[in-house]
Amino acid sequence: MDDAANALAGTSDTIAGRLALAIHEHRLAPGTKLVEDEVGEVYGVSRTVVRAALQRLAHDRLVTIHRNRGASVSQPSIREAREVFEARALLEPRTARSAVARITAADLRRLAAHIEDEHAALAAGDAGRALRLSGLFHIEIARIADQDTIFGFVTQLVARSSLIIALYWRRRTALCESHAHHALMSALRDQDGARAEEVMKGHLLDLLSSLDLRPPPDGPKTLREVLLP
Amino acid sequence: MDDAANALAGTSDTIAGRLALAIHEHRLAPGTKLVEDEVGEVYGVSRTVVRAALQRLAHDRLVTIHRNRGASVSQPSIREAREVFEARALLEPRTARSAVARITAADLRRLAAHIEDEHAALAAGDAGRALRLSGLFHIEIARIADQDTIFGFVTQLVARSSLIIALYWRRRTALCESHAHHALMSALRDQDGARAEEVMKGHLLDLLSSLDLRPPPDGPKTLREVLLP
DNA sequence: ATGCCAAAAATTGTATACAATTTATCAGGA
DNA sequence: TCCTGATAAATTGTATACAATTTTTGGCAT
Repeated sequence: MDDAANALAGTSDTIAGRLALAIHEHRLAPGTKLVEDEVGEVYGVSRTVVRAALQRLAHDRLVTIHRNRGASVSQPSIREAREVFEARALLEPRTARSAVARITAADLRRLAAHIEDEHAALAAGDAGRALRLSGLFHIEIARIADQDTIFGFVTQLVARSSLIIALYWRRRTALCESHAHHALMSALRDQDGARAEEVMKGHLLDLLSSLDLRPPPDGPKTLREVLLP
Repeated sequence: MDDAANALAGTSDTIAGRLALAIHEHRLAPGTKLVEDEVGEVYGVSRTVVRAALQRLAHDRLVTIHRNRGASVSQPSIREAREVFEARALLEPRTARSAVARITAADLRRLAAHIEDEHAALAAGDAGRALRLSGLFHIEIARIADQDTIFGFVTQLVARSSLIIALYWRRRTALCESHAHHALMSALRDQDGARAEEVMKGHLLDLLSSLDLRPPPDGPKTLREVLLP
């Protein structure tokens, strides 16, 4: 596993990881300004280390930095939203198929536990945690496929998807995706690569089509925001 | 176009970009230690900005940072080399097909000029420049496809490929790839998406198979290098 | 010579200081 | 009231200082 991806997945052992976790769980909303001094005070570190964390997150597109203007949680455009899911649809189905060839009993147990946790979080009404776990499920499959490079891409795309969902997921389609994850599990358990690939592709298309990509996301934008970037 | 990718492509308007350019052109060999003070003195800036540049390049895998040990130009493993080209084979053929749908006359002119430059560099014996131009050709096609997300991935992969070639390209297969680039051009000009996709896939497989991935890359490694990471 | 340990040098990690730039505030005039 | 512009406050960009860590050096015993 990949240190670059760890922070994206939201490990809480680094500033970037903690910020990523907060973004994943939708505690930090898209657009939120991230002032270096404030973040530094919260975590008890100097601007130096906060800056490094923000630049890292910016490189992964979770945060947007404008020169001399500071950082804020990214607000993916409609176009970007579409692209991210298109890229996922290109990478993840094939990755799921690759995972079949390498998956172990331990992996299957971990995935099952994962789905359990997801259910538990949903039952407890903790949508933020459920969403993050749902993303981790995809990341876990990419990890099993054992291709670091593509694993890194998928991790980044899943992280960005969390932001996209925060912005564009209006109609709360019930049952979310637990069904798809179950179907994926079963294909993996049966070592059925073709089915895993197909299920994953369908799942991602479902996700994309459950987004409300038409209207401008939200709120009254500043004129500056509209004209400058 | 993408600011993240610009530095990888080697624009010389930033420290990261200059370092990336040097890596692309094989002036900085894999394994070269990059001491913050030295780099800073060369470019006339303080460690602060050098650090940021190194972290940026590390995130793109052109540079490897070990905590408290500093940064050096990455030495992709054999496995990583294979993965990078596999990822490219997954992304770029489809990208070439997408490019067909959007390509303009101006794009075709630019690509043609690009191939010209490549030839000129080769004729002048400037292999470093030729190599970089060859990479830029692929990046240009991804740019034409007009999918920022995938464009970013391809840019990163091409940059890493440059390192891989530096390490593993022993047998100097003549004519390199100019032929493939010509074939690609002609498919694009004819608006033949299927052919573009096929040519690209073949081209990448050729590249991979022209690498000498068997033996340990080079030189007497320190015991520490072998055991610690 | 060779191996080992302590001291010195070099290098990175983090905090702070100051300069440059942007953003907010507010007085004055149309 | 609403604009305008100057001034002050806030914030980022960069350099420097110091602490923590690693690497090198040089004796000293084997």
